[in-house]
Amino acid sequence: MALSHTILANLANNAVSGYDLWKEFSASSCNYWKASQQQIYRELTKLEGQGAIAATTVSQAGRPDKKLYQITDQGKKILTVWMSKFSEPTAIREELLVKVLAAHLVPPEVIIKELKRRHEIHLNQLNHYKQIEQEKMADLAKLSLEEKCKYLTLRRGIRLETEWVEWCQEAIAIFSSVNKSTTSVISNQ
Amino acid sequence: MALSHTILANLANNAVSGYDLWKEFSASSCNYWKASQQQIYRELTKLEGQGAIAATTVSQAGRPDKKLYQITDQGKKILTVWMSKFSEPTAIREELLVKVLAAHLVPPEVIIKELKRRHEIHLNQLNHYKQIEQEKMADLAKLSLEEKCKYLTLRRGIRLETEWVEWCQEAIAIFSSVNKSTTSVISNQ
DNA sequence: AGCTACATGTAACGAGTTACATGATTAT
DNA sequence: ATAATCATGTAACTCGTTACATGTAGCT
Repeated sequence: MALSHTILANLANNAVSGYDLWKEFSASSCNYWKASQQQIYRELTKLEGQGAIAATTVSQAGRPDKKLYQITDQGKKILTVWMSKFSEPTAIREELLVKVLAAHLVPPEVIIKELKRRHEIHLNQLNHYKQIEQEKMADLAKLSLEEKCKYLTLRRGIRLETEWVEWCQEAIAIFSSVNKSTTSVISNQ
Repeated sequence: MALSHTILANLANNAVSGYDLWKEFSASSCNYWKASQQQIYRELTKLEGQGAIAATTVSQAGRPDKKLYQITDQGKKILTVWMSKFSEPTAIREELLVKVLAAHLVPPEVIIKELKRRHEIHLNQLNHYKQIEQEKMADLAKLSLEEKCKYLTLRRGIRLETEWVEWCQEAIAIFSSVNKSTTSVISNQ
């Protein structure tokens, strides 16, 4: 449902190709939606069929042709109508939490190893976001409205990663203090 | 992929029915996985076919029969092997962030209304989690390992909802200070 | 010669959603 | 009466993932 709207939101200002969209959604600074290249092309075909977007094929020197998509008036209407409706919070489906929930079945080292790896991943992502914040969004008052919108999604990313980093530390501390003999199953590794 | 493991994790200690699992995954205190009743029944059938779980039909006075599922040795192995592998962070797909990203297209009231509603939702969820924490997990040192695992998933929920509440406030403040004339599209409502 | 980036697509499958279907008991 | 809870299921559909397919240009 919402991938189509995410694409429309990205087309609101610039005409872009499927490839451009894929780059945007794959960028490590994209913290609002994730989609694969295949999904994007499928969705673009669908949106074009619905008349929400229109394509122009552009020939390029020394590169394959590309289809530049533009949002239509109908597409803009679809987007703004959707924006005025309520969204429910995303359903949580987090493998790491399932593993922590069942961590009593394995020796603490198994889950600690995983938690340390995730701690590093989230710390790196956090530093990446903070760098973007400092480089491009240091002075909030000077940002245009569009840039303020982008800034807010970045702020959400920063908050999310901060929480992951702190939670991983909290979890590692708890599992580190567990007496190994209390785990109910011996490692199967 | 991971719904099956989430079910196995829940079966690790108790024999439960599909209905019980649905209640668990639908409970407002479940902050690790979400699944519909239909998905659960489908997954249980599959897991039984694979020999990871085994069913016993139980007759009940004045109620429909129910199938109690138990994890098998093979199921335990599937679960612990999965637990020793790495999990990537969940892909972010958050409608509210897409709306905020495109918020410059609509009058600020539209997005502020949505943000206020979400603020309330997350505040309620946060208070619910905090209540559980105080009632059941006040003394961390006294908890069993299993309870500590559950406690950690609750802590993640508390952190997540805290961030949402604070971020909503931050976003509302920014959109409230926006001069209405700077929005590029007039409301279509 | 081999790798990465650019650029678009088909096909099959797995995961998640929505609608429909059945039927008993308990509470209002 | 009628709604909620208990309890399990089928069918159709959409969304997301993985594998496969094709071809050019530029860099090392």
